[in-house]
Amino acid sequence: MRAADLSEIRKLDLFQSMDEDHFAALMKAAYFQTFPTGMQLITEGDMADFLFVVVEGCVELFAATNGREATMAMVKPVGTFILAAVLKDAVYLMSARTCAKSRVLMIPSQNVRNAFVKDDSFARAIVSELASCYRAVVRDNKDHKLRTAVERLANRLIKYHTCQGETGSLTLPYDKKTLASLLGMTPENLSRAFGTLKPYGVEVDGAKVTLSDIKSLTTLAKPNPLIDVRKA
Amino acid sequence: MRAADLSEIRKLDLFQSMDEDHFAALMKAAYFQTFPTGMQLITEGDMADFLFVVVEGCVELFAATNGREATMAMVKPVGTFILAAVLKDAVYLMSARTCAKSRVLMIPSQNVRNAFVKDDSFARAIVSELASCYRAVVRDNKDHKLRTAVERLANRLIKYHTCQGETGSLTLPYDKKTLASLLGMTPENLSRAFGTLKPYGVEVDGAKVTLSDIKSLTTLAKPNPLIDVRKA
DNA sequence: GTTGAGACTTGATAATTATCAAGAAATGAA
DNA sequence: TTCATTTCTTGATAATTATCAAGTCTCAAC
Repeated sequence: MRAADLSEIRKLDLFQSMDEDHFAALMKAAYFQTFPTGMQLITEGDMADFLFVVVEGCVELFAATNGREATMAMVKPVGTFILAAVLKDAVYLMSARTCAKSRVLMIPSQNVRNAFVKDDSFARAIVSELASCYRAVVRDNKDHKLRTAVERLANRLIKYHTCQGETGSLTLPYDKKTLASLLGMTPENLSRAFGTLKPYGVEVDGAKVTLSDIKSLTTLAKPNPLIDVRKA
Repeated sequence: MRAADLSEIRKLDLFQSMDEDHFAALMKAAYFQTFPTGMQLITEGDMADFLFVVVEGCVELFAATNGREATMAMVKPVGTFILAAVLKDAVYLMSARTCAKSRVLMIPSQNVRNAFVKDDSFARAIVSELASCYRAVVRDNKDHKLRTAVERLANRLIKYHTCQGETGSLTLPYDKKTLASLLGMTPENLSRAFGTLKPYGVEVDGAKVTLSDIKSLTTLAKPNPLIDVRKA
């Protein structure tokens, strides 16, 4: 494992305050791997063997039942996923696949649980991380229960625009198919939603989106800090 | 505070392994109150002043934006709510109101955080509780993203039927308006969904529902352990 | 009982979203 | 480059869900 990666991981809130020895032990037990695009890393229903940390690339969490499939979340560097399943020693509720060439750290879940027992500081960091994850999912739930598809898209565009520096334009971080699923709609419906937003100054060209009338878009979207934001 | 209530609360996973002194201190700082039906206990956006424990009755967690409102979850005895907001010292993401005369324990959030720092065992119990809450919300998300309204209702009926002893009939635990919102639909749509399920042996009479053809209902519902179950 | 409020249902209609089908544009491999 | 695959878009249509408007029913207060 590269020293640079190690220090990157160490900087994660989850590991930052951990005892040096415990951290070293955890990393020693871990595997570092690079996966190509489209590789399925875990399957929902399987026992949680590893905690994952995305160091480079991008991972899509998704779920399926009865022939349908939905994207649940995207994990970008440096982020963890499947923490709750690991802690509960339970099965994964979501599957994961890479949506870009990705370098991923895999920590055996038993080691995570051991460290959790031994290291109080780690245990507390986990609480903070879990609470954040919980709140993120609640926000997501609110987004879906309280908004139409067009509103969800409008708010998402505003969010990307804000995160990317409010320059009047933004780049969609995923292909439209994935974005559609993430927003809980079909690709066809996403296309049409972009069409609906045209009168609000939304111009789409591939992954590039320009917002020429943010005021009217905001009036339509009605962003809500209890759904959309969080620091960044 | 009644001794019976205290021991009931103590039995909660969250408090069970806690140090006796810490538990006593926490309870001493807490308020025990009885609220009538329909009382709003917290409002989303407010700072998380208290952790709540429902000892008797029933509490509805809901969220609203832009004139719309949705039920997010129901909390029954003995259950806690708003734990994540308390731990993060952040604003509530959901509002709460009683949907029955309810006795509720209110623990000042600062005391919860203090106990969390002082008591390792409590900190670990919180992780377990949070992880469970997280997984519950993920299940809920999957339910909504992967199923139609009729399927959600069918699975919910099967769940209630199972929880209530598989006698061929069940009692809806909430009024239909609330159930509709919990399932993410309008009351009118719930009525029609019940109508749609009639050919599958679902007969409704007020809050009483009889399932005369569970096999065919199950075929329609396609329950999935990664969405529906959890122990009870 | 009578009355009134709220819960629930039903019908008619509209809005939203999904599905199916086809074509255009972009992408990548040979 | 060329071909093939995939992504994206658009149109037509269908399914799902919501809204509006009565009307029925229940239940509790008077």
